[in-house]
Parts: sequence; C-alpha cells; structure tokens
Amino acid sequence: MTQRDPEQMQRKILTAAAKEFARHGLAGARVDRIAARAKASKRMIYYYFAAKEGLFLAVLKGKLAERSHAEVATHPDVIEHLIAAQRVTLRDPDYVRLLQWEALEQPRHRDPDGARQAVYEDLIDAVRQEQSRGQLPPDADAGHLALSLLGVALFPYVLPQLTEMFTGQRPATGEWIGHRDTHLRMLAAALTQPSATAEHATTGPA
Amino acid sequence: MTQRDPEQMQRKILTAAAKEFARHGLAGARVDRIAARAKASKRMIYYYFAAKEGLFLAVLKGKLAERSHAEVATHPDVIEHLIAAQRVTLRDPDYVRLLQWEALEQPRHRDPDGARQAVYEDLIDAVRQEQSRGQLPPDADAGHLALSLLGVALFPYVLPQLTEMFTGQRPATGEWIGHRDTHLRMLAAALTQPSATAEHATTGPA
DNA sequence: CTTTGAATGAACTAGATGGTCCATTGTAAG
DNA sequence: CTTACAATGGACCATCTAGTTCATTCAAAG
Repeated sequence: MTQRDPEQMQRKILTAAAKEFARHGLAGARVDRIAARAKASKRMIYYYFAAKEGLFLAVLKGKLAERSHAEVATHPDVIEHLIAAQRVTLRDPDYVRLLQWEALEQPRHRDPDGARQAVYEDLIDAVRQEQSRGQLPPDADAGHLALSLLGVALFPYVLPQLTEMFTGQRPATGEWIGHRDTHLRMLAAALTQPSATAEHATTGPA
Repeated sequence: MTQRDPEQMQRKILTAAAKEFARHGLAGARVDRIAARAKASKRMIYYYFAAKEGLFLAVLKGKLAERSHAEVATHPDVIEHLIAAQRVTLRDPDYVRLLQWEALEQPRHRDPDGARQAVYEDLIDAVRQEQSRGQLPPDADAGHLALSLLGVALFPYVLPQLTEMFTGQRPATGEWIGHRDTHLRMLAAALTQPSATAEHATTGPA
C-alpha cells in the first residue's frame, strides 16, 4: 500500500517537525509527537536526521530557503516594504517563531554558505536605493535602517503580549492588521515626507 | 552558621531561577540547576513555589515589578525615550529574554491586577504628549506608535542573529551600542523634523 | 527546658523521553 | 528467481527529571 518513497518521507518529517518546533522549540518539542504527526515511525527520524538537534537545524534551513524568495522581492517604496514584510509574516507565523527559538536556544547560529547573509544584503541594498531616491533619510546607516524597518514590521508578532497591551488586541486578527497597515503607511510617510500629513489613509483590507 | 531566613531563601531561589529561566526557558530549565545555583535544596523550591511553572510565573512577575520603575520614567523627547529604552534593556538582558520565553511558551499571558497594562499605558501617554507637542506625527495612533518605537529599540536584542546579519556585529558590544545610539537619534530626528538632516551626528561612545 | 510548627535536607520514585536494536520488507539489479 | 541493500516498524533501554516522602533541625513561645 504505502509504496516506499524516501523523499516524501523526509518531507513529511520535516513539515511535521517544523510545526512541532515552531510550537514548542527545541527543548520542548517531542520526537514522538513529530513522528505521530508525520505518520512515521520514530526510527525514521533518526534514520534521516541523526538527532533531534539535527532535525531542528534542517527545519530552520528549510524555512530559511523557503522564505528567501519572498524576502528578496524588492518593492518600490518603504511603505510597500513594510506592508510586504508584514504580509509575508502573516502568511506563515511559524517562521517568526522559529527565528525566536533560534535566538533563544541556539547559542551558535552559523550561516556557513552565507546564503542567509545574502538575503539580508539584498534588503539593505533596497534600502540604500530608496535612500538615494530620497525616500528614506540619506545619512542613516543602511544596515541599521533596514533593521529598524524590519523591527517595526515584525515586533508586534514577536512579542504579542506587549502588542496586546499597547493596542488592545492580539495581532493577526483581521481588524488589527488593518489598523497596523494604516499605521505603517503613516509612519513610512512621516519618514519620507517633511510634512507628516498622511493623505486619507485607507484602512486597507486584505 | 546558616541562620534560617525564609525571605532571603525565597529571594535566592528567585534570582537563581531568573537566570536559569532566562537562559533556558520554562521547558529547558532544570530545577536541579536552580537549586544548585541558589545553594538550596530542591525541596525548598517546591516548598515555596508549588511547581516549576509557579516559579516561572513568580520570576516573571518579579522582573516586571522590578522593571516598571525604569519603564515608567518619562523623558522629554522621543530620542531620549528610545535611548533610555535601550539602556534599560542593556542593563538587564535577561528581561527581554524572559519576555520572549513568555511569548513563546505561555499560551495565556494574563495580567490579573492590570499592573502591567498600567505601565504601558503610561508609555502611551508619554507618546501622546509628544504628539501634541509636535515631536511625533500627530495623527498616528498613539498605541501603535509607542509599539513601533519600542520595537525599534528592542528588536535588535530580540533577534540578534538578524542584527548581526544587518549590522555585521552582535548587539551589546560597546562599539555596536554607539552606532545604534547614533542611528536612533537620526531616526528620531527624521520623525520629528521636516528636513531629516541630522546635524553632524557624533558617534556617541558609551 | 520543653513544646510546637515552620523550615530544611537527602534519598527516592514514577513517568517521560531521546535514542537504539533487531528483525522485516520492499525494490532494484544481476 | 535470487541477491543485496536501502527503508521501515516496533519493542526496548538507559537516563534524566519534576515532584514527593520522611525524618530532622532550628527558633520562638510558654
């Protein structure tokens, strides 16, 4: 019945593991749960990935690769940059969580082939271009500026408790996203133009 | 020799636990390690705090209380707000990590007495004042704006991997902080003034 | 000096969990 | 058809760990 298909097996394990690790992190994840969700025997996990941590790293690498497409896409102006970063994040909330787990649990986060570095380098370049076009403060360090922009876009999802305290709602509800969009547009406008008078900001729905 | 002193015992446990939880989170923390670090028997932990999670929550509550002082302090303008947020964070890196663990591991983060809410409410008020003084875009939602500002200040410490990719250094090194300060000042200036020409930005050292 | 209960320590337990062993099966090549 | 090996399943194990048991000690009250 179940014809053997090693590649699909590995994929199933990886996606199951991604869910589990996103939810519980490396320490909190349970190998048995991953096996169950993947409908594989635990044996398989150790057959393809040597250890729990190996699987975790594989998941991370996979997600990163998967995301690099979305991330690289440059957008005409700051506003679209921010909004896009938010949209991408919302499409796969697990991504941010994995980044957080990595930050907390992985003392060493290496990027051997520099693939990751490259992705962000592209983002910095985009910022640089917008600076030269006068869309962003020209004398700001591009790296720091890109970091700040990404921070504004992602922070609410990174610490939802704070977000709730500040805005009265958890992020990722439809209504909240609309409000946030409006805010991001306004912020970008303030950064771009002298008079921070956002033209009637539409509460941009999905 | 060791006269019995219940209160100090509890404090010792709490500070030991804070360190351990900040490092490893709730799931990753080891009760034995906490006991060892506190130079207490494990029994004591369960005597004063019913369970591991109880201890975790106690730690969280303690840190929050400890921080509310620093947080409440309002500052004359945006710049100082941001810089201050950064300084406070640097003085106790465990704080941000605990917030992150909370975000990841605690599906339910309640604030029964609303003490926490109050702290952030103050921050929002401060932002509102600066808006009315023309220091910040007046038509932006104060809550979202406060969230964004805090995001810019904290984000680098929340995801240091990204920070390293964007700026070439991990945060919290002396040099990095100086650069970040400069950047924050520039950003605040851009948000405040029409022409985003930061006067010769000094690379403000520690 | 005794009594009493809070405070403490050391050894122990039950269960969970990462990882492994060994036997088996599908499959592709000869 | 046989051989050989990759792929798989399921039971098994050693260890780790949160939490407990029980006896003991200190200190304050009488």
